[in-house]
Amino acid sequence: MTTSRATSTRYQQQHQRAIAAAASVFAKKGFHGATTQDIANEMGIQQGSLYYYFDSKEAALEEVCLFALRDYLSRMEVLATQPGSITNKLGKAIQSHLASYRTHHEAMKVHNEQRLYLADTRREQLKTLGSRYRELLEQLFSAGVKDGSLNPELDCRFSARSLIGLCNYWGIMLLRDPSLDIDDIGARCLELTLQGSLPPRIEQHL
Amino acid sequence: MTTSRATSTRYQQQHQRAIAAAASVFAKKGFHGATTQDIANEMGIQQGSLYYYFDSKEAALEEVCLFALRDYLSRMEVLATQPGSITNKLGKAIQSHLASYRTHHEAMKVHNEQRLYLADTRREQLKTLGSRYRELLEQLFSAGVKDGSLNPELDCRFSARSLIGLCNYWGIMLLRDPSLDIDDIGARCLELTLQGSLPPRIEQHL
DNA sequence: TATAGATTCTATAACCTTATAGAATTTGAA
DNA sequence: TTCAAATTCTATAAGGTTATAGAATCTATA
Repeated sequence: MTTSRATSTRYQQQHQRAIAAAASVFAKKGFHGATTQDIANEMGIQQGSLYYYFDSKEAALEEVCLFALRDYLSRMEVLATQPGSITNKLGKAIQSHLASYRTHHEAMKVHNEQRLYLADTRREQLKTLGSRYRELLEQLFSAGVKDGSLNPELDCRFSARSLIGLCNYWGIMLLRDPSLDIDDIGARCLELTLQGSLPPRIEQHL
Repeated sequence: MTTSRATSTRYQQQHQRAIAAAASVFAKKGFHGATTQDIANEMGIQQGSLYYYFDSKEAALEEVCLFALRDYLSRMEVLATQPGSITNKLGKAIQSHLASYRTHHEAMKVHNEQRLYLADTRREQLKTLGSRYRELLEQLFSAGVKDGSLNPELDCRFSARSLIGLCNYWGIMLLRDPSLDIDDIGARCLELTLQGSLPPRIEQHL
């Protein structure tokens, strides 16, 4: 049995390390501000050796973004099919979104802030995954409107996007300030999304 | 009467053009992705001539950010002292925040996305202005809690930051997609901030 | 109009970056 | 152990970038 580059465990492990190193460096310095030397240093290899794992610096950025987005989307795909009330699912979606920032990687931040530096041809897959995520979240809101648990006047497209914007904002804050409590932030995001800021409703829907 | 570099109209005009050109280029390519050549091209001067207006590329970034933030903050300072209900003021604050994105410049985007590439010493003034803005917005929420028009349980610090995150998200969208209607987005942001997504309250506070 | 000062240009020093080629080394199966 | 493939290294081509110096040009006033 042969171990080709494609199936080698060593290759795959190092490839993952390369992605993580790139994510870390891109998150700190930005795509253009980071050098392949920085990434290699982070991995503990020589600059030239990096090209055994990436075709180019831009390919590295694409892989980092894809890595983040695949994980982020797969959590949502699972969530969407699970039973439960809409408000409950929205809470889980928020927690999951924030967890993506805390657990794995700086890759989420890189995806958010650097993906537009990719050439259009390289962004196609990212666009597909991103659209899919927004669609699933929008469907969650739509379902809530349909079953009466959310405001019938709601613009679900706007709501879904706003929630994404809100979670990305707090996700970045979580990265910058490790003292923030992820569950606390998640709970507040949910409350804001559902309740807004006005005094509580007479009949509580929570 | 002498016209020194400091008082020359020509200098001030070109200086403003330089800031605008830098804002445009930084917004498109990012700080590290943009070159001083790009900025000079945008202005229609030679690359070397740019240094008559900026001490360094980094100084240009600082000026762009300051330009954006000063305008953004001054609108808020005016708003805060004006009379009116809290919900009304919040609406105006949102409109003003979004208008900052539409009217002047890509400078807001640059401030949001690129300011962290500045050395700490260069960011001090920006930090001060940013803190002041957050403080004013937070005070708006606090006043609403105090006068009973907002939920007494509200975490005003969280609310103010969330609203900033929301407006920045939609501000970027406004830049990217000129077909979006700024007043419409503003109204929806206000409704989301006040009402959330649950069905309307029995007693309307709007 | 002559001229001092303001503005812009040209040319370049000094450096940094990406990506590649080919050599050296390591690894694992026979 | 041997050797072919996989992995890593070294060295470098080719090009790009910031910032500066000093010359050239423009402008407004005396």
